[in-house]
Amino acid sequence: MKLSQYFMPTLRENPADAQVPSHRLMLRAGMLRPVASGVYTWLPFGLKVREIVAKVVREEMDASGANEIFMPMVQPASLWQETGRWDKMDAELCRIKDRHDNNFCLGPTHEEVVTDVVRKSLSSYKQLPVMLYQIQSKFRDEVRPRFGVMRGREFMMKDCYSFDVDEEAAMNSYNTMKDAYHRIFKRLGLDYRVVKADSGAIGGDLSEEFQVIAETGEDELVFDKEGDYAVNVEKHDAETCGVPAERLETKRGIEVGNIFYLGDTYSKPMKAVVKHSDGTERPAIMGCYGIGICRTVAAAIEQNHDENGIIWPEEMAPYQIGLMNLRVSDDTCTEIADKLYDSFRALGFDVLYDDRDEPAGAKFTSMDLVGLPWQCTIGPRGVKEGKAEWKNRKTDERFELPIGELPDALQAKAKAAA
RNA sequence: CGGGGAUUGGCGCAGCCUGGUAGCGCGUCUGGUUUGGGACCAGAAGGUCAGAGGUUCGAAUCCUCUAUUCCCGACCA
Repeated sequence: MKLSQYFMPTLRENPADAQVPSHRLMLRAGMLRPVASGVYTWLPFGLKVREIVAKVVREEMDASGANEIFMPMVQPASLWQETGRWDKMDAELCRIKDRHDNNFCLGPTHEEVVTDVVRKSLSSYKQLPVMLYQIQSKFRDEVRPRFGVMRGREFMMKDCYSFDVDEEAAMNSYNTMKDAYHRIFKRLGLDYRVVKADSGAIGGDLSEEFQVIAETGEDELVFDKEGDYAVNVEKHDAETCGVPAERLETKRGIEVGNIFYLGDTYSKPMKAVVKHSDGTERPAIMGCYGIGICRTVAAAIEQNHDENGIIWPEEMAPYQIGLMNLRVSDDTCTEIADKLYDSFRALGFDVLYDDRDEPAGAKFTSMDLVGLPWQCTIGPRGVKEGKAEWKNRKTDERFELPIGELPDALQAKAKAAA
């Protein structure tokens, strides 16, 4: 992508309203613009990152045997009355009326809708298991939206629901999802922990959270440095955890994913039942599994940034290479940079090409801000010697290579792709 | 929902206490000089000071209400 043709309005100064790093940097890097409290427009650069997260999530969901569907954001009150949540939930559930004065809500989650879909096509235990997921907008009228997209009111979420014949099968689905979640967050290159959690308003009795470690996290976690023990600090009990105090560590985390074993909390009241081999009719046993797509993007920035800007983990980087032509008015520089742009792309890389007629300093500063893993600089100084200058954003390692040659790390990638 | 801030050109801010022609930096536009970490010179455009009401000869400034927004807490995925 040529920067001269890209709508990526970067900000030189910090917006006054943005306090946490991810919010600040997403605004400054031209990823995001506020529309209302907790409601945002995603600009091309931000959207591209979000799509990468969604793609990884989608691939791992599909690989786990889940099927993608797409449910409506607008949902009839009648379904929510079946489970009692229409009355139980407070103002967080945004209720609306249509022209006929019928009650609807904006979906804060989709248990009711998905259970309704499944029950209508379900009759025999032989049809199970069923696992359905979607990637879609949710609306929760938060008491206090904050930290940009970390706690927005409208946000993109992957939500998956499993229906099984009995508890044992449901636990299988649960564990399948848990494995998928591990693969997702590993692929995204994030430092995270899995912690036991309360299942809250969703119901059910087993639940774990995937928490990305970051100083600005809303949750405080206690975990064993050497073992698996990890809980939210509210649930931590030093007496019963069985881990010596010196091995325990406390860090803050951002909840990016959660998995719930639901049992028949929804299937029973909504009569999502199947006939078993013994002739009895019993509710399907459910689980639900969420990943906050927007929040994952923000969490990645919280975890990976410095005073100059974002530092994207390899896998999440919207472009692997940021190419800079320092002297657009110099025909040789421009010719070389144009050629490199084409050849990098031909090798399978996504390239952000700063071809604007701007001072060199502006280019360096904004390239650091947007945080692409590799920067390749073409300027009169290097061109004289046939060299391009490379910089690794994360390590700040800088070196020169003959024009057209790739750093080892990228060369390996190009080969792997070919 | 309780508490505390904020609201003045696109962005960041000053002016308010002590009422008297709305300012600065950045950005934008024009022209020129430049060109390796947001360069320099000259010129220009752009604001009914969040809204409504009140006090006053006169309100960005004082008073009241409203809206929006941010932060802390409670709550929450």
